Amino acid sequence: MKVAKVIVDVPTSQTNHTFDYIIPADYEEFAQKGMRVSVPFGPRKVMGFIVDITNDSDFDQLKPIDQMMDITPVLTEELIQVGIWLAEQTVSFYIQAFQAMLPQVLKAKYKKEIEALTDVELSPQIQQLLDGRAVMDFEEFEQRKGNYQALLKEIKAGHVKMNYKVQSKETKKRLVFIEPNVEPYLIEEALVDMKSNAKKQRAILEYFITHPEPIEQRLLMEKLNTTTSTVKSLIQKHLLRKKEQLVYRNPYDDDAIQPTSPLPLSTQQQQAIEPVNEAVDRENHHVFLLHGVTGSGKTEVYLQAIEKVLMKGQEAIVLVPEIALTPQMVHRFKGRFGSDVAALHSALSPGEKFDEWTKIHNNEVKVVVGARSAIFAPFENIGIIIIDEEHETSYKQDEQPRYHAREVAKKRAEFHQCPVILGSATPLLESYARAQRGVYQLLEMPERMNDVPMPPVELVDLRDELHAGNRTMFSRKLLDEIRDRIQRNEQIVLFLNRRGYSTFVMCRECGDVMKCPNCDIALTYHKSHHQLKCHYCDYHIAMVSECQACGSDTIRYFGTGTQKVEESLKEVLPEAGIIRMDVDTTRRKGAHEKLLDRFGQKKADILLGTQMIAKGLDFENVTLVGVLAVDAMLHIPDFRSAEKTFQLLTQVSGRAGRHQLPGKVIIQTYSPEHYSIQLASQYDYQSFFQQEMQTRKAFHYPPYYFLSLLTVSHPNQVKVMEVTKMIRKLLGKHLSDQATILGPTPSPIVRINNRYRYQCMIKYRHEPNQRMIIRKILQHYHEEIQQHDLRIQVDFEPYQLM
DNA sequence: CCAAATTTACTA
DNA sequence: AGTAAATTTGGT
Repeated sequence: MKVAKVIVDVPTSQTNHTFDYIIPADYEEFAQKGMRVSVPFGPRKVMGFIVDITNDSDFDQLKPIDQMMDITPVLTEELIQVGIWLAEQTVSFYIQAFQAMLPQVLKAKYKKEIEALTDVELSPQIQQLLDGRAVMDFEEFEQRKGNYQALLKEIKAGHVKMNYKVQSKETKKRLVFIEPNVEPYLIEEALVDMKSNAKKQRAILEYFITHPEPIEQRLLMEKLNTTTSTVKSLIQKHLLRKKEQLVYRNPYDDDAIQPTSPLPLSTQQQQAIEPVNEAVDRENHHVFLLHGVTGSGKTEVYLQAIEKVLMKGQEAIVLVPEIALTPQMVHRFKGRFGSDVAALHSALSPGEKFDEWTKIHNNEVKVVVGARSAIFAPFENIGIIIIDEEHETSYKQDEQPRYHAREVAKKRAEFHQCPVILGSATPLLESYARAQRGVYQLLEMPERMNDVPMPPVELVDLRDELHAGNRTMFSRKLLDEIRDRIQRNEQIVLFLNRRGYSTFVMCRECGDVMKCPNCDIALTYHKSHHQLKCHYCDYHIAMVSECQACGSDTIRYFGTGTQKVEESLKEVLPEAGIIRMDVDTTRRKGAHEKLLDRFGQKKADILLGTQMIAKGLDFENVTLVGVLAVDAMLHIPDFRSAEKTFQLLTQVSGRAGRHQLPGKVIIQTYSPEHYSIQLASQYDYQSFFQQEMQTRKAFHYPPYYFLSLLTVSHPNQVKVMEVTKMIRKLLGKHLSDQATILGPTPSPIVRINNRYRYQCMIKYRHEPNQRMIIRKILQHYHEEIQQHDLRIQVDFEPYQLM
């Protein structure tokens, strides 16, 4: 007898273990680890993953697997192990880890239906409700206000039964082709017999006489300007027939991509790639930190390292931050490796994601370029893993399982015995520190390609502007330079750092700030809909004209939004053409690219935007980059704020003067003396690293200490404080003396969606038992979590301290 | 004393 | 999570 060990799709701590099921004799041959199954679980059926197959079980009342949901495993044995490891590392449930590794559409969909077993003895009200049908969706039954008690009685009496169904959501895209169903001469005969008023039908038949090969129905209709019904009637006459073909949804126009060939490497690129190639050859799972300034040609190094891996018959994973994963980026890889590339990112529809995943699953591609979750690409012979812009926060998932793609990459690289490259112009402090200690191997590329120097950075002290009576958000210097570029027909990128800023609404009479009733945060004014919105829940109201507290009409907006900047820019520079890029103007699909295209075609002088324009922009005509105010980011209560500011400024500066024309960067700030701004303006990563390390050491922050963040939330503030206090006590009792526990402190946003939030932070260097202790604490509160709406969130090495 | 509401136990 | 069984509640 074969027994499958199954992780079921029920995310609770009581079911976070395998359940044994008999593999029915018919399935015994082909049931494998990593397949999805539907299994009976209590009175219903649920989806599950087979994680192991054994010959017997300690349990003696086994039920058989209901159904296999896959014909080939969706998880490799390696990925099953990675999933188990991931769940343990992040204190998540196994099922959550497995779900996170697969495309959305492979999640189960559950359906209940009622089936009448007899049509006589049913109670009148049920009979009437079923309307003579033998089966009905339970959802429909509820919609029709069916009596559940009466239904239960019928089920007990055995007249009706409830069917539980597990379905997979995946779909395949099919194209419908039309082709002749008979010999050509028969079509000609039919044409003769065809009534003369059937013009459209005639046209179609005539078409097939000259073009007997199959044609896509959509195309045929387009060509002959007809509709499906005409085609249908010809099919009914058996003259034509339908043929369906499975195709991949293709979000990229592959034909439009220009193939490229390897470029000659510069000396520094050569020096960087050599140790990587050696690691590929020797199958070493070394981690390389490629520290290369913007424009040093990191991508070419990646491309050629991958080429080597492909020649060995192995596969490559390339991770790119979500915002940098533009079509241009994908084109670069497709240009070099053609149809060997799959791309996975959030702009794809669920169906498109599934198709890209299927290509990997079917071994039809060798390279995957994608955002965070692409680290789980089901390759079986990985030769290299590359993480570009490794310092980016988007590599950390901010929901369960809270994993960091870098850690998964290292885990997989160890299994596959292959190198990992972490690439960045501004490596995360943790990474650079590891490189210095020799944990990672450091590869430096300090020079830009073609000797283009980094553009000079000028700091403008906004306090001086204020003293000089300039109350606008543009310094005189910046305006001069902008005018100069417009006159020379060159382009400008203006960057507004939104983080930390918001456009809140305040009454000037009584100082009342409009707040969200559910969350402890000010409402943000959105001009496009003339609404006040909460960024943490979906609360929104129409903009008010009077103060809610005192009734005065002296309501004013504070803060700086891109819309407001655009307006005042238009006032000072009426002649300038401006393209604004923010959440509002880029919401529609493809809008992002369209705006950038327009800017690239010089249809505007100024590109004004938020975070999203800091990455990957490369326009040869941009010679001036302005940062309007960087201070908000500096003052975010986060120990990484200096580092984030440094990264951002370096990133933004790299957008100017990338080609022939020399560039310039102007940074407006109220604190020009701050070291992260000073050192960023000098492009001095080394000094920044040294200085920031001292701060981190002094305040016991990473990389000197590890952090873990526990956030407790509940509708009742007293309850939250009590629980958090208790958790702190428990942690203090069980963790070692070296660990520091901070808290309970209210989270930066104390209330979200009517839930109060308090947190505890653990700073430690070595706590091997930490996860076990936290698991025990979670177990201790298990009951309250399940029944009393208590939530305890655990985040190891958090990126967001919110 | 019964039925409804709430809590608890369990899924192989 | 979702269900059935067990226990408490609360109204007569």
